[in-house]
Amino acid sequence: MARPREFDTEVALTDAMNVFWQYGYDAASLSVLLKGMGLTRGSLYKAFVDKKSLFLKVLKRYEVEAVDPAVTLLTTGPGDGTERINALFNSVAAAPRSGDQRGCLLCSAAAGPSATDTDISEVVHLQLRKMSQGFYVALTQSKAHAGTKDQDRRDLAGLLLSQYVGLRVMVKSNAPIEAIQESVDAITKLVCRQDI
Amino acid sequence: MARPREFDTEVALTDAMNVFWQYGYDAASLSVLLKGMGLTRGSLYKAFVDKKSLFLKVLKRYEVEAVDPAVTLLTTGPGDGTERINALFNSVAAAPRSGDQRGCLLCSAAAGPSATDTDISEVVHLQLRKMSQGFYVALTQSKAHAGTKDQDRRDLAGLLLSQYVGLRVMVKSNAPIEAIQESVDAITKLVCRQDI
DNA sequence: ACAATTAGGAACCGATCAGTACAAAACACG
DNA sequence: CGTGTTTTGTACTGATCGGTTCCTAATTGT
Repeated sequence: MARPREFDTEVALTDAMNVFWQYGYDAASLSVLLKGMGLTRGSLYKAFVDKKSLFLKVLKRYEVEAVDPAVTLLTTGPGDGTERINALFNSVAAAPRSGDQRGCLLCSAAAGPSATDTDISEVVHLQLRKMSQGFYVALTQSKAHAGTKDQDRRDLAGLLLSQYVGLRVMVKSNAPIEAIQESVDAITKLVCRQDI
Repeated sequence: MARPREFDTEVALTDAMNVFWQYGYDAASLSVLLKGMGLTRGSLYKAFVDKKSLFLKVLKRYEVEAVDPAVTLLTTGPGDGTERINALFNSVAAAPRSGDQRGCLLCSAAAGPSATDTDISEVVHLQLRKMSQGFYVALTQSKAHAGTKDQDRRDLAGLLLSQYVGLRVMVKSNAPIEAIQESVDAITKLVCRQDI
């Protein structure tokens, strides 16, 4: 029994995600957010409270749109666990080749000034942990690692996570593609081995 | 033939480095820099031109005080190349245990908004490359890896670099110590193997 | 002692930041 | 048709940003 909203909050949230993804939390100013989301200050504050709340909602959105698919690929994707891990890292190396240098919203949030905010870093680490467990499951479902000690698989999953973070940070920082590819090649060799 | 400077620019530069190290480039505002360096606006701008120039000088300072020692440890440190690599990664894991969550100035600069500045990212990647070559030399001087193909050692050095970046980003983002330690443990196991 | 030169310090600059206040506009319901 | 309720758009807020101006203080060479 009042004036209806003129925009779709889900669409606006996706737009906001893309802005934050490109700029990072701090560098994404209100004005660039408003332009990217196609709405005005009044509407944004009415619908999303404030910038930080918006970002937290965006992080949830990112989880659904980026983290969960990656974890799904790792845990129930096609082929052996090893192949899935390779597929994920190859996609990381492929992104900058096709002009996508945004890196990972999570990883940037983890590295930037926003990391000092406990609310934000809490969500970030929750999602990073999700990734780590995805790696762990993939390793467990890999012929090459199924027989290894459980702790070894856990440690290796941790390595893969920090490797993932490091790579995406380097992508965002415009590192030379060869440097990225070297790491991915090494990961491929590493993850195909039976015994670590 | 004029009034002499009342402060030591080298000391001031070190102070500035510590401020940038803690806050990152963007979050280190002029006022916090001035307080941390113990001087006033006039002095800072007279001696260091502007914020970005100061940061570039700080990056050079960081290279001397942090990067070069790490590379020296890797290339001419005690023990086998393998042990040196382990020593470096153990020191990364040790930092947050003793309350140092600053991470790596380079890695933060690479991940943050300052990465979009080409002058800054150029210097950053130069130093990261230095680190990578340090890893490569250490691998070459390692009994376990001396016999491997040169390209394999290069790739592994790339992996160690992105691993290093990822770990230090995670440290700065206040990741649980166990997650850090897992990765370091995995690196230890990995780097002690002969054949990758 | 004095002129030349530079450092120091504070006031000030326009720009931009996130966030707010409020009036006009648009709809739902009676 | 109103009337009540919510959205929308804009003007505005105070704070802070990096940077500049300019005057004074301090030191040197002569």
